[in-house]
Amino acid sequence: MSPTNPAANRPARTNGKVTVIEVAAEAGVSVSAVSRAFNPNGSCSDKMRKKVFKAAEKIGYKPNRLARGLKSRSSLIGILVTDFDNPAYLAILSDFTSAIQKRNCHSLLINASQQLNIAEAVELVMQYQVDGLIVTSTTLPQRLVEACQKQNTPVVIFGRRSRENLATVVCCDNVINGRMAADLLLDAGYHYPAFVGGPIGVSTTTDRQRGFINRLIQRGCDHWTVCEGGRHSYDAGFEATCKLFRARDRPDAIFYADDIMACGGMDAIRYELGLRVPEDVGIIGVDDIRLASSRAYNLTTIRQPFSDMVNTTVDALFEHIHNKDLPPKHITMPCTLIVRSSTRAPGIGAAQN
Amino acid sequence: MSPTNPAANRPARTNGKVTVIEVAAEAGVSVSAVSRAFNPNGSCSDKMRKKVFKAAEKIGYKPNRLARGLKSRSSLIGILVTDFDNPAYLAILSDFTSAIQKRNCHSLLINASQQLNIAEAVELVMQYQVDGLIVTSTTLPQRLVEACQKQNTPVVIFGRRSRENLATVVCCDNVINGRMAADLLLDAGYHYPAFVGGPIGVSTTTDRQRGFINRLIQRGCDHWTVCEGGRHSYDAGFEATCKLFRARDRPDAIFYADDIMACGGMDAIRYELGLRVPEDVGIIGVDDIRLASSRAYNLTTIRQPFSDMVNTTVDALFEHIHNKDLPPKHITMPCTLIVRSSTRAPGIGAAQN
DNA sequence: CTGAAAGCGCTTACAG
DNA sequence: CTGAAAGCGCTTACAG
Repeated sequence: MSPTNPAANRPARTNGKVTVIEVAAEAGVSVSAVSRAFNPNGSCSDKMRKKVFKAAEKIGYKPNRLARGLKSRSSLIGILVTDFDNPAYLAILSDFTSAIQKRNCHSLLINASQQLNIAEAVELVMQYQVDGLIVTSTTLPQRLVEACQKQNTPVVIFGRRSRENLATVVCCDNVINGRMAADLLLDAGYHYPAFVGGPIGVSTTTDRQRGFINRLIQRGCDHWTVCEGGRHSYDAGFEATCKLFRARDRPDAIFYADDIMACGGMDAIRYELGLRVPEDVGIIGVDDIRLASSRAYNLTTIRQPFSDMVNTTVDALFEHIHNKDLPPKHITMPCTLIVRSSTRAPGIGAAQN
Repeated sequence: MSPTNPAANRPARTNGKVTVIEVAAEAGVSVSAVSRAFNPNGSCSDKMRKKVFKAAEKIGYKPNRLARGLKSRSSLIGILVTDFDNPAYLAILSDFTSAIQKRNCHSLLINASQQLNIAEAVELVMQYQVDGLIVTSTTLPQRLVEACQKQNTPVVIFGRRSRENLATVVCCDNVINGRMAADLLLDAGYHYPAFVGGPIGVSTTTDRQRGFINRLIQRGCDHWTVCEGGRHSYDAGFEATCKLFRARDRPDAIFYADDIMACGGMDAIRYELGLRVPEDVGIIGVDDIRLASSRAYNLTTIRQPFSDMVNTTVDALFEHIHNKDLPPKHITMPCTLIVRSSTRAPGIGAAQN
């Protein structure tokens, strides 16, 4: 009961919770020693560490990460998600959480798709003192990037280019992707290509459209049309496609801003419009989601290397966390054309005409 | 610079961080008052609250949730996920994060699908002092439920029944679901039904199988077969189906443990085996994922009311958080049969025979 | 309703 | 390498 021995008073006050103080008492060392033993780069002899671990084990000590985060890092990484429509994001989330956990950190998942605007979402995540922030499926206004930087919290944008250039970005070159799609369709002998976009104003859609249309024009194809899907969803693809075919100038090939829209579009073409894919209409998407390689769709697409992109994003984020002076950088990942049966074979198609 | 005024010393020590101390100084009140003003049920006059908020606003104060969590609640809810194969989980995650955020809490997403076993995952989440834990796509061994309860952390299991009965559970009656599937297939005139299961030993799969087979036998149908898919994935469904049709006794109807397996199975039947759905083979799944209602699959299925289940789960969890003495309960949600075109119409099918 | 003080459980300079 | 002490930013009895 002596007031100079805090451990002696513990049980009464803390309701049986086991803290560093109890471990220190059990091991007969100081509290600082316990802390250092649990910290990989705390200076601490092997002998001490062993002694502390043994005591901790014996009395069932588990560190409180909240308390640790108060002076040290929180080990929390914020993941901002605005798009829960695109099925690709399930695998992406799986990869992100997995990669973050491998680094002994954990994921605070913030859903900014509905009630929350992006500014509120960022503010919330900052209140948890996250060590870093990953922004997916959207970009971050410059003032928010700055707000994070002011609090010393690195930000990496995943899958979207940021015009302002001041945060680190990991994405693909979607202008090139659009160009690839244009080349493939023209090479296959299609003459009236259309583009179906996703959410308005998003860099991925804009870039893909730009690359696509520019290339068509460059190769002398003027009969193109464009239609806004508005969302990354099956229904959006389906409806945009119907709209496209209600117009006077019907397309004979469609480049969709992503695979799930392309699947919706393919279903519209086959089951709503009664046309054949790829004979009457050629279809190409972007992403190579799991469904794209299903036998039902077997979709020609441009594969984004999501798994690599996730690892690169997490690597970059942790580099920034460990070195706050690192300047932001833009990392562009290469995409691959995956030709399946939703487009005519280039040789054959070209020969037909 | 007087040492009796902590705020005066602040800037030098805290690198410009704005804390309750700065707000108190700015507002000319005590730190306790600031704390109470920011706490919805802190006793605090309107006038005081207004004064504090104004000062906080002025100097850009944002509460530190980690520090708050040290004495009070963390506002963190753990979400354990073991299954990232089933596309239904993207919408489920979206709903969970959204419902949790509506309660001014946030989601710590733990991926226990790979490196991490479920015990490690639970331990980690506890280190963050989560206010509650949601366990999806798996159940929790009794000793882990107890470990959480010992730390006063309520647990709700989503979508899986727990034999041991000691945690709150929100799920569907999958025995009934199996029975519904059996009735539908028999009523439609199929004679050789098969069941394709998901991961081994999981309650959902077991219950569905049990209800299905029991009902078949009860109605005098003895020619059934069973095949293990092993995972909730398209490929698992595809391969299990091929295996089923390589056997001597080919089925003429298949009940899949979930929709994504059913889609894989349907593709196998149509594109690999060259059979017609629903004429040659009838197919029924469970979940009613987005893809089930696509024109390509148009799958008959048993809809789980995921959105309601999520809300019920979060409601139950917060009830437990606010009332620690509430006994665990089992909440069973009703499922709905959605008849589409992957099964013959009951009347017609029955008439045929 | 308000304030002064102790405390949440850990980390981190600072000495030795 | 180790220990004593101050501190992280907030909350919560305890008085008034």
